[in-house]
Amino acid sequence: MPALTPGTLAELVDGGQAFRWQREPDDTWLGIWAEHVVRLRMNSNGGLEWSAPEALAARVRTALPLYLFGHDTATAVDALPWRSDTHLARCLNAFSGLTILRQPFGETLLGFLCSATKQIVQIKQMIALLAQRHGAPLAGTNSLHRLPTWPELATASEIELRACLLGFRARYIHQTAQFIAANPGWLEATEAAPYAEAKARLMTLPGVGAKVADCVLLFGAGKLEAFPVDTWIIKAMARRYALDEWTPEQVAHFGRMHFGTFAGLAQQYLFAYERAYGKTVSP
DNA sequence: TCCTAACCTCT
DNA sequence: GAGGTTAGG
Repeated sequence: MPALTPGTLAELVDGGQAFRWQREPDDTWLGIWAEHVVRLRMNSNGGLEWSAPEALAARVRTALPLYLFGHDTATAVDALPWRSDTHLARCLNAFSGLTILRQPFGETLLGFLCSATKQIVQIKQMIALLAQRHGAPLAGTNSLHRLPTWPELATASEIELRACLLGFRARYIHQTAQFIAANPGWLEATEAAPYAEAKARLMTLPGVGAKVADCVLLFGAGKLEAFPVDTWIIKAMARRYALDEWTPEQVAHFGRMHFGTFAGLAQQYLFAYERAYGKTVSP
């Protein structure tokens, strides 16, 4: 697996793409997706080492490379306009090796339905409670749980969901779970659909606007053309591309035009750079 | 089109 | 007191 710096590894698993990774006291990362549990560590050569509970190790061995490095990032990065865009080149250099995770679709939808007006730590707390209270325990672990599937979520009341600190998001998740339960195959067909159609389908769900839909498709369906526009990207594009006063919709259009087929990958680098270095820079 | 409320925890 | 948004007036 590719060499990463500890900082880029942290950005990859805990930079807002996924919400089920935690840094352990020994500086390893413990992560859960679907029924997989893994511990990641950087060795002294900058290589990535992993371990998993014995009962899960065989499946993790196959699933981990697809989850972390399922995209041909080198090809995608080379296709970005870094030769003519000095800010993009700076971001690519600062987070070399950063990529887009390939997460389970349903879990990604759940995570980003929790994300509205929340910071990463708070989203992780909601997701942890949903797993602990509504997800099945994972064999061979010390009381770790998988996330509930959408059919499982459909059996929870809105009151129970609200108890997981979801606030107004509880209603969105409850209604989405009811819809998915009533429409078998809808989620799978949405994941398989082309980008524009998949986005339109997702946006019919309560609590899913353009930004959430783009995050779900980028991080949970491998659609690298999706270009989510959140407050960080609004700030980054205003500062670095002089797009002050542009609406999110206009910024999204610019992003797709300027960065092209792999706009979502560019977005992740811009996002990481702005979070790391943009806080104290004058506008 | 624009503005506000929706919830609840942590800063 | 506002936080990586959405829906409805």
